[in-house]
Amino acid sequence: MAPSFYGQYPKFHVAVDCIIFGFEAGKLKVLLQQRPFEPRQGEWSLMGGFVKRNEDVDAAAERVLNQLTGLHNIYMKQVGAFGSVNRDSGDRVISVAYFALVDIAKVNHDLNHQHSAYWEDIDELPPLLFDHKEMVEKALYRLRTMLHSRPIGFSLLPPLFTLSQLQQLYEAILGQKLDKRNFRKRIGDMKFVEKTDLIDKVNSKRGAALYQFNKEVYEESKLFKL
Amino acid sequence: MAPSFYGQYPKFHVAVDCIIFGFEAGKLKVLLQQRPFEPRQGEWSLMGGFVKRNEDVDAAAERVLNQLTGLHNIYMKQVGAFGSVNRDSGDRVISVAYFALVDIAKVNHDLNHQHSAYWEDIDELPPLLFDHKEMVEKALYRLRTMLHSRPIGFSLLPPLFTLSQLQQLYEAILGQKLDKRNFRKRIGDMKFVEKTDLIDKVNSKRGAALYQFNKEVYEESKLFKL
DNA sequence: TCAAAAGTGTTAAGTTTACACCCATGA
DNA sequence: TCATGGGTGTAAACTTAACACTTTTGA
Repeated sequence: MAPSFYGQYPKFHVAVDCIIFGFEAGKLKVLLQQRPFEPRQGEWSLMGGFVKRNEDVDAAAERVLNQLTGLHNIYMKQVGAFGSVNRDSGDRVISVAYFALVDIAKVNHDLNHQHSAYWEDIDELPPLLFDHKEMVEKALYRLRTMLHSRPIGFSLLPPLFTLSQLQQLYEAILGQKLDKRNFRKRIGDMKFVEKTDLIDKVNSKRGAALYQFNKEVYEESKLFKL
Repeated sequence: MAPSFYGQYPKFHVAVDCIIFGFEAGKLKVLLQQRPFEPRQGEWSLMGGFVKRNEDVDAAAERVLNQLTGLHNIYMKQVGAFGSVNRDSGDRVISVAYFALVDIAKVNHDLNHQHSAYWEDIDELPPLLFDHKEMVEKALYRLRTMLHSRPIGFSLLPPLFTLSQLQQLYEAILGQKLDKRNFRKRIGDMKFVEKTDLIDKVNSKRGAALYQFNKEVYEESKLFKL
């Protein structure tokens, strides 16, 4: 049997869908777009796109993320494949979902607007197209789980942040309040969260120390636990 | 734009590959087959198959598992999609990997032999086709992680088992020795691991109490932690 | 002067780990 | 009778959780 043996089997459209998380004003947000084409044009959906012929599926996800945000080299993880026969009412499409963590301040707002994309609060999502709600839920679950064992939250923050911002971020992702002193104690144990001598005076009168995430120090220590 | 708008985009072969775990003689095993067709016929690989036109991807995985083992209603979870352009040397194929946990005693050995499939020790796997090693590693990682929060190990055991067997199973999956008294203390806290009045005399002279997993009790308590 | 966010330690409760001997039986 | 696997409890180390007040400063 030659390679063409595969030829007897059916082929499918394969798409990627991106769950793009951001953090703003103490809230975890997802970037949603109004679907630009039929069927179900105008409904809220994740940003997606079809995989190209000579493109890795991972690369397709990066391309779609870039098209909508202008960003490169973003933290992305696959959530999984969604392959029910009737999940897309247009035609059979198997979709692979990815989630991305971005610093909202760095995204290109013009691109967002060109794609009718807006940041929506994770707690107040509108009804979503097809199985996109399920994708978001699975992505959020993965994000929460990983947050306990990997320092991924920093991808959602600007390079410099206060401990209060960091705590708010954790609270927003985990959906629960955390004790301030216990939180700071644990962050204090993480050598890769470095205090700078800069002070943020925007969010408080007194001023708060600005911290930064040091990836190199993390790679060495690999010590993490929240 | 009509549904046929999708038509301009390329289509791909989509396959499923199954990482079928079993437990025998104190070892965690994976069911591997010698690939039955070209290219690379005869190489060790996971059991896989192409998704059919009107078949959910999950259903394809169940079908493939059933073809090889004769089993239905088996614990299966998706591991993820593998979509590199050149992952399959035959043609472009996007594959979705699933892992399954089976009771080796229940699998149909004739079917295994018909497919040239054999149980291989997880610690002594031969070189595998394409990216199948990566699939197995990811599946094992998921299995290990889930083992800490869900009572999935029981799917690998017969309905009645001794605590020593259960401990060996956990040790085999986690790849580390566990303390016997601490292990039994923790299992003792799980109301859904029920002691029966049956005694196993096969594995020891003295005889060991046989236990069973009670799914209903678990569903109520949802209490688990190893 | 006061409202608002920053910053800081201690103690009790709970969890995890380490550890060693006797028991019952079949060969 | 002895080799084999079955079965059992306690104490120390560590981790987590609960908790409240003082500081700084801009409005």
